[in-house]
Amino acid sequence: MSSSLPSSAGKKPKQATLARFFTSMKNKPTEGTPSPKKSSKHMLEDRMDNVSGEEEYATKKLKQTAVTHTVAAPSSMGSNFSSIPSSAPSSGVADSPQQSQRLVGEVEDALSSNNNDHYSSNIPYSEVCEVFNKIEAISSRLEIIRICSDFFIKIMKQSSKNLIPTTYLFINRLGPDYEAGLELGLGENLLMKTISETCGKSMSQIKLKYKDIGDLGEIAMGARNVQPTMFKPKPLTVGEVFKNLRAIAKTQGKDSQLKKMKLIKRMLTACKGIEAKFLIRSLESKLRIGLAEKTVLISLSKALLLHDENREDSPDKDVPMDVLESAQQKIRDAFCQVPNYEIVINSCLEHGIMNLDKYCTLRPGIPLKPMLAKPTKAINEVLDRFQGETFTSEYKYDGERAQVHLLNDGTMRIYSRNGENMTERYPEINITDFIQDLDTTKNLILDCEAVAWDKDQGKILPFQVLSTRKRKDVELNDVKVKVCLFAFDILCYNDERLINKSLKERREYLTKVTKVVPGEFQYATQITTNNLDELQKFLDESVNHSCEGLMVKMLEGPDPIMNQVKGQETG
DNA sequence: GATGCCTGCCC
DNA sequence: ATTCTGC
DNA sequence: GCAGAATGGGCAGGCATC
Repeated sequence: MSSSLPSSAGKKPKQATLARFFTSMKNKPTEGTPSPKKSSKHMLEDRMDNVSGEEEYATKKLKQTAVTHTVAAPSSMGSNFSSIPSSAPSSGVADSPQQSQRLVGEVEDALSSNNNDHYSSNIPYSEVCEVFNKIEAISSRLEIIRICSDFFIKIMKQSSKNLIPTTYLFINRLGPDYEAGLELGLGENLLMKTISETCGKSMSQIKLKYKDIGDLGEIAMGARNVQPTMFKPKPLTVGEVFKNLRAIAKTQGKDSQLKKMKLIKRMLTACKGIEAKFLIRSLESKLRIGLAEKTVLISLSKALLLHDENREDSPDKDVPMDVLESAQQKIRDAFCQVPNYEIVINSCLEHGIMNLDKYCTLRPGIPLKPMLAKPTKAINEVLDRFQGETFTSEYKYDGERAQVHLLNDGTMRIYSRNGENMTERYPEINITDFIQDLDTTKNLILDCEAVAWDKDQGKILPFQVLSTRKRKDVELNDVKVKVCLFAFDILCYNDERLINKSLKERREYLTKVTKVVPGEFQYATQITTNNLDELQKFLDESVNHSCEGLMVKMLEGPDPIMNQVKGQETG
């Protein structure tokens, strides 16, 4: 697999992540979610910009098909996250399609009734910060996992209620990705202003330091230590910090920035030492300690498993490796299908981690984690990867991922790649227009790409055009850029879970239960071949049709692999 | 009401 | 999305 | 080579300000 072309391209796969929110059916006021953001200015930037610019240019010049190949693990599918190659014991748990969802329902009710009580925790915030501080200095992921799970076990011993707010602090989020209204709405500027006022330093001093050090958390910590405090407020607790963060997120409207600053100042004043550092970093949504969702999830599974064991009888019973691995797999699978820590954790606590697959399963109304592809350099690499397997290729459309849900009550929701509820962005879409038989179709989940569509010319428009669409309070009249959905998968139909079926079967379902409406709802163009020339031709064709390349997927088999072959830009 | 900084979220 | 890093 | 974490470019929209 020589990939040849792009001279400079060194790409490595990585992957990203997660997902974010979904909106709960009941609407709640509020807004988005927190997330990582852009960052600051650092020295690295210049260099990188240049490099990438060069690469792009080179690629264009070469005009060839550069291929990137990617393998993706389907996230929603059973093995989504990292499936360890062979060694996995995979005791496949049979998943019964219908499981008792009662539990989940209960949890959801509890959630929406919400408030606070179940977010309370008396764990000192300083203990969490101590753990963060330790983790920041460690690069070994196994070691990080050990530290996290030890800490989780420790706080569970006091009360298992501590686990949820603590987990959210660890992943630096305020709630499920799909819950709207949880963005902090804070940036480095507002934080600098707050720090400057709290610590009695001038804005320009702070800015200078920031340029120098590049970490507001560090600055806040340093500044506070210098500042003589008249008296110490009482120490912060995890519950308090978490509730305050949510309060900040829910503050909006006129003078909201002042109100947010007030809330921050109060906490900052109560901070001691490293607490200030991590509080500020949390507010920036840049924890930067080399710990993120995947690692927390693994740590949680270990902690919950050990906690379980301890309850039973002997405290320090050793858990066999294969048990641990299968627990991790269960929790990952559950989380892919129901990306909500409260639901997953509470299910574990109530029924045990090994029974998760009976209680935490996908359902219309909750966005599952999407299957992601990994980029590949060359078609050859894809062929190698799939050698011996039957695979199929589809156009990779240049749009926005759209997970379309039809619920029992007839309502529709559209979720983004990160689980954000985008329904109101597409008022012109009515999924029922594309369903073959409305009498027999009660609910379903489709996986599609929403692409900007030129109705007059009947062709695809670039992503950039799609991104100019209005995003909030969109009325039918506001829609100037039309959208066509290109469906490529179905994950659930009438409560039947399809994610463990083969793609071949899922495609059969898809074409059976939906119908094409040209310019509004179409299927992704596909081909099934392992002939290199045909593939190359298909790739060229996709680029000529304004697509970005190909998605290559395994057609059968339980452990789907997906690759993406990148085409080259059309002028 | 217009302008501009800032943030969040898509790729 | 791409780039970087540790294992 | 892989999985996980961190970071980039471009857009609409919120809030502060004039």
